[in-house]
Amino acid sequence: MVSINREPHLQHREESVEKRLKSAGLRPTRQRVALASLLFAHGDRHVSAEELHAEVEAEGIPVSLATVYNTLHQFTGAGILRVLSIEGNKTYFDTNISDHHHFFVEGENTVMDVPDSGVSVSGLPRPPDGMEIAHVDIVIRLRKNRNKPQN
Amino acid sequence: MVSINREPHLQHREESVEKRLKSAGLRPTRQRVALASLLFAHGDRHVSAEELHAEVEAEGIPVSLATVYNTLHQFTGAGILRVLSIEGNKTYFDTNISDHHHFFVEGENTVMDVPDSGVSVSGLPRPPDGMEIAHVDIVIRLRKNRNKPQN
DNA sequence: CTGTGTGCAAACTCTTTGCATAAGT
DNA sequence: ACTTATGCAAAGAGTTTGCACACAG
Repeated sequence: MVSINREPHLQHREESVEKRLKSAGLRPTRQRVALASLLFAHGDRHVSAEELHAEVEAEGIPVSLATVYNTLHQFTGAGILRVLSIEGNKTYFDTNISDHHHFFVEGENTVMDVPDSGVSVSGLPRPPDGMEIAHVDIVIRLRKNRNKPQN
Repeated sequence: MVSINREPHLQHREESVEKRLKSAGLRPTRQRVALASLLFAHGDRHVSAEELHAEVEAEGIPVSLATVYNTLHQFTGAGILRVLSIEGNKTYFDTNISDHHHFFVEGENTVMDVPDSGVSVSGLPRPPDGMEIAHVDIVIRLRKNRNKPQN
């Protein structure tokens, strides 16, 4: 592959990304490396397929939208990405796999991570027979204060 | 309006439904009454627009799908219905407005109410400035037990 | 009557799919 | 070389919208 990277530090990043993809059983193609770099370089992110597609194109790496969708689902299947449980007809992916929770701003329909989770849930019911709990998602829905200052 | 109801108890149900709609500021049209009856008669429900449309048609009341969508959103705006916070490209509505939580079965993509909530959350973070917590949604994601019997 | 609600069909957004071509090992 | 991934364009779901007609008050 021809060297497309302009910035040396990208080299390192992409090398480790390649390893990560390989250990997930995914061939480190140019597209997948580019997408994974964007996803995992800047810390935790919430992205839609369209947003990620725009970003990767902006870097000058042509990737079709269909490939972005495919790739995001492959990453999800490989366990290095997660689908956000929020309403709306758009699918958002979360690069943070660990247990953590989200703010959802009503109206704006934006998602933010809950800073750190001292958050804990108690009194969880037993799951129905034959089922086990895979994960507990907590979404804290926020609305703009109605002219009441925070005390 | 011609009497469409075959069963007397439906009469009562629909009368109270009419009041409910009026107090929500919605004119109790035939379609809205039919939809509200289906939604609120059988206890708590999780429905998509398509499902509700199928049900109302099955009762012999012709309602267009567009009207079902409009009506569901009107009900939501009026506060007698809620949108479920779950992933997926389909919108589900919940007739249970009060605080309660959900099981989500992975793979099947079905939603169930958590029986009763002894569930409580602690350690909630302060919302960002200018924001207040509107609601906390908890989704307990379930997966089928991998051949391990429940102990 | 007057204004609001409804139906229909078309438009729109997001997402998936099929198949020929390209790239990775 | 052989296999898997990608791109494209088309199809598919779910949802919204515009406008003429119908209905409730």
